Amino acid sequence: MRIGELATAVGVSTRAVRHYHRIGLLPEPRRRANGYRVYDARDLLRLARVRRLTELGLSLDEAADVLADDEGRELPEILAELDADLARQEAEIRQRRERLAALLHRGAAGPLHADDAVSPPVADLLDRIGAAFPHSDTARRDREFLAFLDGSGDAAAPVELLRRAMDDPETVAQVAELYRRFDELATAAADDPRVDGLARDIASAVPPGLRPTIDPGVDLDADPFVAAFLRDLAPAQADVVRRMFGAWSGR
Amino acid sequence: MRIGELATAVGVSTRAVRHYHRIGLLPEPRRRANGYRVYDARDLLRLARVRRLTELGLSLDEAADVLADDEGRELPEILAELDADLARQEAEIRQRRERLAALLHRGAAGPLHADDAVSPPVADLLDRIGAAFPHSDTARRDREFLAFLDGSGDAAAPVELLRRAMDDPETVAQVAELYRRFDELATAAADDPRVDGLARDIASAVPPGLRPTIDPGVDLDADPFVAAFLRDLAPAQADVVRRMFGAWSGR
DNA sequence: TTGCTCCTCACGTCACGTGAGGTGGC
DNA sequence: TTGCTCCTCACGTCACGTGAGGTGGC
Repeated sequence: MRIGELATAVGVSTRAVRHYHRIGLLPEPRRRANGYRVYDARDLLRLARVRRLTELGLSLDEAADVLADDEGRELPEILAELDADLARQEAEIRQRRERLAALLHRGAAGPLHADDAVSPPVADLLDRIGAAFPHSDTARRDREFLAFLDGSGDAAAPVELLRRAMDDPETVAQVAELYRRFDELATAAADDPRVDGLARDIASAVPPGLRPTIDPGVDLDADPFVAAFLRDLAPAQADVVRRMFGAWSGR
Repeated sequence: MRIGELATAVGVSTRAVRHYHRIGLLPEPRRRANGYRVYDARDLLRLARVRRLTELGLSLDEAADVLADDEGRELPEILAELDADLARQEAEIRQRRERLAALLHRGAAGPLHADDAVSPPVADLLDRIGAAFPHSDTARRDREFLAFLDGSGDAAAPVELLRRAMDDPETVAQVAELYRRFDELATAAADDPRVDGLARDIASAVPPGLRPTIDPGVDLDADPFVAAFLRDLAPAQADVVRRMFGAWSGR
C-alpha cells in the first residue's frame, strides 16, 4: 500500500508518516520504480502503535523507546511520569479557568482592563480604591502599582491591611484628602512649601504594617527600582516620597 | 533600571524581555552609552501586565491585542475563547489520565506492551484471546490486528461479539482447533490439500456479524489494505483467507 | 488534457533556551 | 585580574503544516 492509504488507515497525515521516517521512528520502506514508498502490514501495525502511544500523550522519542523495548520495562515508568505531568497540567488549567471565570464575571459589569487580570483579593482591593477615589491620578498610579506587586511576590499581608482599611469611612475620607493634596503637587515646583507638611502627614497616616523597611542612610535614588518609580513623579511629588521614607527611617 | 533588574522584578528571563522587544510587545527603551537598555516604571508596569496575561494563558499576540485595546473590548472575547479551549484541554487530559490509570493498573500484573495501550473493552478482549490461545501464532496476529482496528474507526460491535464468544467454552475449543490447523499451514505449500477444508470450516464458524461485507467478483488482492495483510501470511494460509472470502461472497 | 497522488527541499510555527564571542563596570 | 551583567547573532526545540516545483498513473 502507498503512503496515503497507510496514513488514512491509521488516521495521521502523510507528512507525519514522512516525519516519522526522517526521525527513524518508522523504517523507510522499499520504493517502487517511480519512487513511491510501498508499505506492508507490519508498517501498518507499527504506525498504529505509534499513534496509540502519541494519543496517550507520549512524545515521539518516548514512543520510539517503548517500541524498541520488547519487554515493556520502560512503559510503566514513562506512563507514571506522564501521569504526574498531566496531573500538574490539569491543576494548572483548573486554576486558570477559575481566574478566567472570576474575570468574565467582572466583565459582565463593565469593560475589562489588563489590570483586572489579577488575584481575587487584589482585584477586590483595586475595585474599592477605584470606586472611592475615582478622579485621583495618584490613586490610579497606586492601583497600577498594586497590580504590579500582585504578580511579583508576597503582597498578601499588605493587601489584607489595605482592604480592611477601606472598610472604615473615616480612613477613606482621610486618604482622599491626602490623595487630593498629592495630586495638587503634580504641577508644583520642586521647592514647593507644601511638600514638607504633606510628607509628614502621609508618613504618620500610613500604619506600620504598610511601611517598607528602609535602612537609615541608604540612598533611595540608588535603588534602581525605587528610582524608576520616583522618576515617574513630578519633582515636588518625588520629594514628598523621599521625605516620607526619611521620616520612617528615623532621619 | 537595567534589563536584569526589570526581568527579576517581574519574574521573567532577560531573554524573554528581549524577545518581547523583537516582536514589538514591549517598546525598545533608550540605551546608555555602553549599549545597555534603560527601563523606567512604565516599562515595569507594562511587562507585569504582559506577564499576568500570559500566565492566564493568552498568547503573546493576544496579550499585545489586549494591551493595545484601551477600552478592553477584546478581552472578554479572548477570555471566552480561551476558556473554551482550556475546557477542551481539561477534558482531553482527564480522558488520557483515565486510560493511563487503566494501563498502569494492568502493568501491576505483568509487563506492559505497546498493544496494551488500547481501549478498555479491546484490552479485555486481547487479554482473553492471549490467555485462551497462548501458543498460536495466528492468535497473536489476530490480537495485533484487533489492536490496530481499535485505533481506526468503529470496532465496537465486532469487539462486543468476540468478547461474548469468548465466554462460551465450546466456542473457544472450536476456535483453538481452527487456530491450530491454520498455524500448521505456515510451512505448507500453496496447493496443500488441507486448504479447502479449513477455509470452509472457518467460513461457516464465523458468525455473520463478524463477516466483512465483500462484493462478489471483487479481487481481494486489488485492495491494498487486504493485500498487505495477505502478503504477511504463508501462501497456503493466504489461500485459506481468499477462499473464506470467496465462500462469504457466494462464489 | 485533467485531476489525483506521490516525490524532495525548505521555510514557518511558538516562546523562548542556549551557547558563541565579545564588551563594560567594580 | 576576576566575576558579573550586558550586548548581538544564530541555531535549537517539538511535531509536524504548508507551499514550491516537479513527476507518474488513469
